[in-house]
Parts: sequence; structure tokens; C-alpha cells
Amino acid sequence: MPDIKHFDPEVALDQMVRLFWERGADVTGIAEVVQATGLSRSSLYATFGGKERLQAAALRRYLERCSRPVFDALAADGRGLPAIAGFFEQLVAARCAGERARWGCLVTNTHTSAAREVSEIRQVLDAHHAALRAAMRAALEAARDRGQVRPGLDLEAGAETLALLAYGVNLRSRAGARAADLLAGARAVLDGFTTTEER
Amino acid sequence: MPDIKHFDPEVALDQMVRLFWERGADVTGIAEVVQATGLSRSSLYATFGGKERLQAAALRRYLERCSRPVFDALAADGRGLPAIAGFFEQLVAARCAGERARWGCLVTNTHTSAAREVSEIRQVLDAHHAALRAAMRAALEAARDRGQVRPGLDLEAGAETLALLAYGVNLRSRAGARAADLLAGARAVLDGFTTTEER
DNA sequence: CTTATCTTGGACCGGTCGTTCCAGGATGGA
DNA sequence: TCCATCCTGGAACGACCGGTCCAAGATAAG
Repeated sequence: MPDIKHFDPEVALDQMVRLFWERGADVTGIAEVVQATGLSRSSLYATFGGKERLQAAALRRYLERCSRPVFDALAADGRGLPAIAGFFEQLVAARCAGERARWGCLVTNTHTSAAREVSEIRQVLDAHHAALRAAMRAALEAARDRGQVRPGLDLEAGAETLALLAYGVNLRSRAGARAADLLAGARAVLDGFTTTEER
Repeated sequence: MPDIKHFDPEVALDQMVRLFWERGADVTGIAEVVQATGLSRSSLYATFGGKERLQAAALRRYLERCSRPVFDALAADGRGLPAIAGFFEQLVAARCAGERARWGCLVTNTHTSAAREVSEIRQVLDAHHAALRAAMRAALEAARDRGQVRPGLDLEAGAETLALLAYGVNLRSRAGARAADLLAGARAVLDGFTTTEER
């Protein structure tokens, strides 16, 4: 029958994620995508559509491949507050050191992108927030069941707090914040959620 | 002697702040600045320099006119935790309602801009963070002196926490977060900082 | 009024933007 | 092998980008 694609769309998506994440989607031209993926404009447009669709597809893939696994692990981790502390330690380490230091988080970065008005992209932003908040909520519930949490803490509000904190960490890390500051900021929140006995 | 400027540079700056803030500096072209200010390219370049200089000047003006007064008021407010609570209530209200709803914060938005690498701009980002953190620190000290703060709270870390939280609020508000969620998130942090008696 | 100096409007520059298009190559069933 | 179908490379599109330039206008000291 017809010809078949000469490339793997998922591999191409991974390369686009990397590009949009490091450089910023708004300031990345199609020519750069062509160069990074090795594809031609034709293949790009035939497979994904225009630039907004490209950005949306890359964002979805980031959520599924980078965010979701971490969220799922956090939600499934039964240790309670130590799991949340570990989440932030891993986060700060990934944002401030290694190959992706100072890249921030693609979802966080997209919050300020012009494309945030596109409904396809806004939906991913909202889905990300809901998933992050749900994972935090699950970890807080485990903490409450283990008696680690101070009485009177609203778990829903606490989950929102931790999500907002993660956005703050991602944002500041892209501008070169020091890991120690970010870690101390996260620890102060968790200490405030802890029972006096456990603290 | 020579001719004199036919416009007020500060008024023009205010119009640029508004433009960059609402639309995003990266995706705003010089032509839009020309239209918004009513100036010609010549006057723009003669007065401010190229686009990065424009962006830096607008960012500095935002800090001085929008951020600094609020920070100063917070630092001077002796009420302690209620002052911080009031800060977040005002912040959420300004970000989620009124003329500038969903604009976020120009400084927060600039953290993900391509121009964050420009040293002139990075300096403003860092200055903003230092000022915000110092104001939070001052308010926390007042709270400690009034016995509102739980024993063992590291004020420096707590100030960083509150600053990160503010960035999170600004970021999420630009994507349309609900005011109630943001407020609840802020309140949970402050509750965690409060002594059991005051809570 | 003249003159020196600065500002202003707007044409213009090369380059890049996102997008479209088509000729030619590759594919696999008949 | 032939053919219908799809994919690919690359040229080309108009629009816009940030930046430069200069003639004409405005200004105020002499």
C-alpha cells in the first residue's frame, strides 16, 4: 500500500520536549525543531500540525514521561511526610544540578507562555496541577494515618500549598536560585505541617 | 539650544510595563510598543536602546512602582502574621480579579523569558527576590516578637517559603487558578508557622 | 532671524517567522 | 512489474522581526 513514516514520532517528540524545555517554546522556531529532530517541515506538519499543536504534543509527552511517573510514585509511597520531603529533595537536585540544571519545569514555564491561552494547552496545565495536587493529597493522607501531621491541618489546602511551592521551586531554579535556599524553603513548610512530637 | 523630548519617558515606560505584563515581553514586537506608546521607533531607540534594554527598563519600573511599595508596607507593618495574611489576600485579589486579572506578575513571568539570561535583567530578578524575602523576613520577625510564631521556626527559611509561595500564586493565577484555592494554599502555610495557642 | 543641536516620522534593511506547496522518492499490494 | 498511495526534501510565500538611517521639523541661545 502506501509508504510508511521514515521516523519514530515518539523519538521526535522527545527531542522537541528537550528543545522547548531548555530554550522556551515561544522563542524556538520551526527551523530549530527541524534541525533538532532531523525531520523536514513536511513530515513535521503532516504528523503533528502547526506550532501550537507541536507545543501541545510536547507538553503532553512531558507530563506523561516526566511528571506522571514522579507523581504516581509519590501517591503510592506510604511513608507520609518523608515521601514528600524526598520529592522536594529530588526536585531541587534535578532543577539545580546535572544536565538539566536551570531548565526549570516545562509545565511551569508554559504557564507564562503565550500559548497558555490555547485551550488544548490550558487543559494540560490544569491536568498537571490536578495530578500534582492529588499526589500531594495522597501523601498527606498517608502522613495523617501515620500520625505525622499536626491536628487541624486541612489536607486539601495543604496539598495546594505543596503544589504552589513546587511551582515556586521550578520557577526560581530557572533563574539560578541556590539549591540550599529552595530546600530550606520546602523544609519550613513541611515542618509546619508536622506534629510537635514528630518534629 | 537643541530640541527637547516631545514625550515623558516615564509615561512611556508605564505603557510598556502594561504591554509586557499582559502580553508577555518575548512575544511583544517593537511595532506594538510603538503603537501603545504613540512614539516612533527613533524616539524609542534613542531613549531606551534596543529591545532587551526596553524590557529591562520596564522590569525595573515595575519593581519600583508595583513591587517595592507593597514590600515596604509589609516590612513596615508591625502586626506580624496578620500582615502576611493580608499581603496574600491582596495579592490573590489583584491577580484573580479586576483589570489585571490573569496577568500574573511581570517579574514572575520574566523568570521564564528568554531574556532571563541577560545580566541586566537577571539582576532585577535577584533584587526582586531579595526584596520580597527581606520583607517577609521582617514581617516574620515582628510576628516572633509578638509571640505569634511557633518555636523553632527558622525565620530565614520561612521567608524563603513565603517568597516561593508568592511566585506559585502569581504563576498559577496567570493560568486562571481559582482565588479560593490560592488563598487556602497560602493560609495553610501561615497556619503551620503559627503557635498552637494563637492558631 | 539665523544657526547649531536634538528629536521625530517613516522608509528601509537583511533575517527569520510559521505555513504551504509540489515534484520526486519510497513503499507494499496486485 | 506496475500502480496507487503516502512520505520526504526543499523551494517559496507573505508577514513580521529588531534595528538603522536620514531628511524634515522643533527648539532655544545668540
